[in-house]
Amino acid sequence: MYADIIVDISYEKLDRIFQYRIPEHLREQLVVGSQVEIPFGMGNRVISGYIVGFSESTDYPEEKIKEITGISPGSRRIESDFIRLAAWMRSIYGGTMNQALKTVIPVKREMKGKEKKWILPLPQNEQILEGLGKKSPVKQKLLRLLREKEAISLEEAEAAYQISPAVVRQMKEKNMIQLVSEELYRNPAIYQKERQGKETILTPSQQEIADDFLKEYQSGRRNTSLLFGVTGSGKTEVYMKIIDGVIAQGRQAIVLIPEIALTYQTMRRFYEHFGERASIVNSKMSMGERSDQFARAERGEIDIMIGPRSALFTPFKRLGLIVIDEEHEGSYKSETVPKYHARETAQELARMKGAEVLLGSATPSVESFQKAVSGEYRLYELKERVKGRTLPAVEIVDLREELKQGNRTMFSRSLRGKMEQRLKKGEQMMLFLNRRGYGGFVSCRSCGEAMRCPHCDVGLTAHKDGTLHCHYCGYTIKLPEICPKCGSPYIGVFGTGTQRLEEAVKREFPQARLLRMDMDTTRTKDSYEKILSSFGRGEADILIGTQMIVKGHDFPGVTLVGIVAADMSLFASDYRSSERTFELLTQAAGRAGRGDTPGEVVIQTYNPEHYSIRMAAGQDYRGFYEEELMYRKLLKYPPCGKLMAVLITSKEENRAQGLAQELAELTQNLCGKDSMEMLGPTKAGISRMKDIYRFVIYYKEAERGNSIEEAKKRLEDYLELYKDRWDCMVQFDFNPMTGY
DNA sequence: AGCACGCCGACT
DNA sequence: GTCGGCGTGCTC
Repeated sequence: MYADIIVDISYEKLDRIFQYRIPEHLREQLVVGSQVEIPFGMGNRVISGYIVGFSESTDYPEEKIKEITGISPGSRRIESDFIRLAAWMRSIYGGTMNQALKTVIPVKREMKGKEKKWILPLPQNEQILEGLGKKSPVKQKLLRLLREKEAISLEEAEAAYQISPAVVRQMKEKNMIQLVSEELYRNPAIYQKERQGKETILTPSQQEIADDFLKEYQSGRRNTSLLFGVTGSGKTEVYMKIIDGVIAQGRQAIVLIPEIALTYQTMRRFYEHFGERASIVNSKMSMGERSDQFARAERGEIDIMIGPRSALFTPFKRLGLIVIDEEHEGSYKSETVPKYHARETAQELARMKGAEVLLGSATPSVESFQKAVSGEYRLYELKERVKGRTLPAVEIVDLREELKQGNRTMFSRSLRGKMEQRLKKGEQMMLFLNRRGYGGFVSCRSCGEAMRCPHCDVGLTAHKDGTLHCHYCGYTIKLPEICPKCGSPYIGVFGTGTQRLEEAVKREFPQARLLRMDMDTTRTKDSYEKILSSFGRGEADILIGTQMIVKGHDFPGVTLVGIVAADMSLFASDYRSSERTFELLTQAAGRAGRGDTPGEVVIQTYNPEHYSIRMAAGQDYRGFYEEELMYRKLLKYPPCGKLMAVLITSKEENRAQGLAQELAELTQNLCGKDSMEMLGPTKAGISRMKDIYRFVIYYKEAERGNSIEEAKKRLEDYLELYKDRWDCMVQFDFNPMTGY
């Protein structure tokens, strides 16, 4: 009997099975999925590996087979289902088996940042407040704040409310508040008992969907379902009701949410409903915390795991349901090898475990909606918003017309007028600008030379402290005083979109109080929450920002949303740009009028007739979908076709280019079959990153063909033999979310 | 990946 | 003669 082992080295040439003898004393303990120490190579250095199977015989000379040293200390064995899932991921998304295995087990990662302290109220908060009488205004202030906010971080108390840590410490000693660390705060245990089992009341249409779903679920038929519900229609309540039903059958659920939506609010809603039976993982957690949560799941102590895409690999014994909220989000696709998509991987995992997948979105991905319409997925629709909230009135402004009228500012006459009104009435507004397009680049005004990164094919970005940074490799220099090319002292910094917008607002509305939220202002860990909560308290009239401001957070005081330039993401080089534009605009428009006053939205654009913009203005998802599908069909993009990007990288430009050329020639004759097309090879959009040159080849074909798989296989076989000669890295990406 | 082997030049 | 440079090849 031999153990089949994948060695813990991510290198293509070692990406195969090595066999080892099993020592007598370990025969009982070793199972598929065990992590073991093994002697490897001529020096017999000890490395670790994973047992992926056992065999009776071997093709390798028996006397050369070595013996397993022992079980890796502190290791957690991988469930055999996850080994199969890893094998599936490797076959679909490429990479090595070791990388795939690493993805499905919690890997060690250092905890980001230092520990944060949270102030929480005690259950008897009200009595304590009364007991204080008229003295201690600061303590009273804190207790009142806690009444509303449930939790305040120590930093926030000091910065936003001027409550010194000394006061907080005193109050803790006098038992007026509780103080917990971040770890505990994120741990569901503190929500035990008192909050557990809070009933959620569903609207008739929510109830109907939940009942329907559970009826299907009980019948044992397994499928993927799509819950399509407009923003504010209460999809979370439906998830919770359905999860209740799944748990009642003795099974467990995983809820995936985009990392950015993993806020305190979301967690609280789940904890309030499920109490300590729910748990959370997130990317800020250390290896220890994460595997603690996974171990609890394995022991059956919890029934629901909530988290970003990595939560998919929670080792539940009887997984029954995987919910993917905001399923259209790009963050469900991994950026590192294996470049798996959480939706597809969830479906494969569900198939293996006999579980069901439930997708939810207000703007489903074209892929998912197409499957729902064609009957491959079950479609559930939530048409009305809760509490009868109305849709905002949307106006589209043609910026070309404004230009003709001689208006060269960032604000159309209509938007400016509406902003003035709001300022007069003391109402709040949000101005939204797409991030793409501008980037605080620096160039010489006399010769036009742009300051570029010497290691990457990108311009440098100016920072406030007078330095220039490269976004990709971190290269930093001081802003030169004279142009390095022509010696002219006139070097100009072009502000980022949001910076320039902020300046323009300051110029035109000097009395307005502004907050800006973008990459620059959210560099530190809490700044994100800080800006949003400050705006929520009405400390500013205008919030300026990028896509960050459109996700999540409701501000009842906002009655106007201005989309300053709607088309900036429209002409990106990838086929998803229309879809992304539509999603962003729909969500941004949805920010207006969430309170009692109906909202208004102004969309400024140079392409008022573009369907993404028209349909977003009318909040018409189906209209957008029909139009978009037509284009995808025409151009054979997913879901009407398959797309594969092959990225070839090397330190030597001519090596990368040469191999790319060779690979293209190798697969040239597959073109035409299944109407497969090949684009390239060409330089990638960013042709050099950290001194590595990048070339790309795209393949696309009609939906039913399998020429792409054949091309991939042919390329892989070829690379196996000749890659060393070229000294390049080659990555495959199926249906990429962004262009290369 | 990482280590041993091996075949060349410069050195005590 | 021998030490050490890195190119080549192998790992159960």
